[in-house]
Amino acid sequence: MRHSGAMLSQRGRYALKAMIHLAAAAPDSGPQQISAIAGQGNIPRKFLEAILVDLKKAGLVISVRGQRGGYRLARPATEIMIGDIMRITDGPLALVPCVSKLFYRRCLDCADEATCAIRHIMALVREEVGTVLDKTSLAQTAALGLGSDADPSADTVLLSAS
Amino acid sequence: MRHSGAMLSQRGRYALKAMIHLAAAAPDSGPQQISAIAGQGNIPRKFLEAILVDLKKAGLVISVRGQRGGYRLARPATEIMIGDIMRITDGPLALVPCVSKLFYRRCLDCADEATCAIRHIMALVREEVGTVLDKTSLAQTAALGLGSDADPSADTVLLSAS
DNA sequence: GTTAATCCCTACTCGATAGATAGGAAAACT
DNA sequence: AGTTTTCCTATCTATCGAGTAGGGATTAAC
Repeated sequence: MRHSGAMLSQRGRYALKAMIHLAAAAPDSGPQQISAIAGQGNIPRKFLEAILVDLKKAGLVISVRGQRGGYRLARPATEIMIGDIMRITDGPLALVPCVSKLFYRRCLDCADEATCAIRHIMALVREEVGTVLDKTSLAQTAALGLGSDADPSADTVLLSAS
Repeated sequence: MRHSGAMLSQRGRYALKAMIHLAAAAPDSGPQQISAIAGQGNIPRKFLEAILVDLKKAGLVISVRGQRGGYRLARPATEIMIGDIMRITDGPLALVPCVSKLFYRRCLDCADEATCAIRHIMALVREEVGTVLDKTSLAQTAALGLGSDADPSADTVLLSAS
């Protein structure tokens, strides 16, 4: 009965918002300032600062210091996957560490991984989550917020009502 | 950089272990006792007690009190889905409450759900997770732990290496 | 070179929750 | 009655997420 809800942390939500903001900015405009991002996204400024530092350390964004500084994407938005962002803020996509591809760790009390039923099914889940989050780019995601979801340029992902 | 890992709680892991244990028990054998389940699964006894009570309140298991009492499944293992179990212990499957089918709640700061890019992609994830967890039965899962994964009786789910 | 705007780093608070434990009450069988 | 089991209530502790605070470092502009 423990329905605390949301497994996407507030951190993660803010990070996605910020990245979408950066992706939506005109390509020739300069770096976007923290205050601007925070203001538009209803994000506590100081908190966002810390998140952006993490994204920078991970190589997803580039910072420009000094007057008129700010942040911009390190790569084109078509080459940044949503999974990349979420891993920074929320850790591995896998529900159990023993099926994580990038952060593998044994489960403490697991006698034999090969015969662990939990591991088997969680691997399936991990697989499916990965096919969405690691194959959907930031560009595709940002385009989703434009009202009409009829953007045929994205061939990988098909929308489905929920 | 927050990789605490596992989004499947310990509670959830214990619940799955216990349910698999119950599913694996001989159908004519009596109810399984907490101590037996706890012993075989390396689960703290008192903790497991609380979990089983939750599973009972949710109608997944039936308890028998008194001497030679214990627990048994409320329905055949083929009719209990893994998602049913995980929702009891870990809450909604969705990563954000606004795409949860059974526990829908608005996101606090969401201006317009129709144009929320985060919501769109999280709905896709929710969809994929659901197709695994709500279509894989406890019986199928328990059969996975038998070493050979060649069980053609389960037609819904195909195994894939990870 | 001074200024002003920005990024960056360290530390801290507060509240919630996961995990676990303890003791006993209620029920059912012998 | 007595034993064995589930069941209920309360409690504890450590960790973590979320957010705050303040100042130091860096650089563009003037």
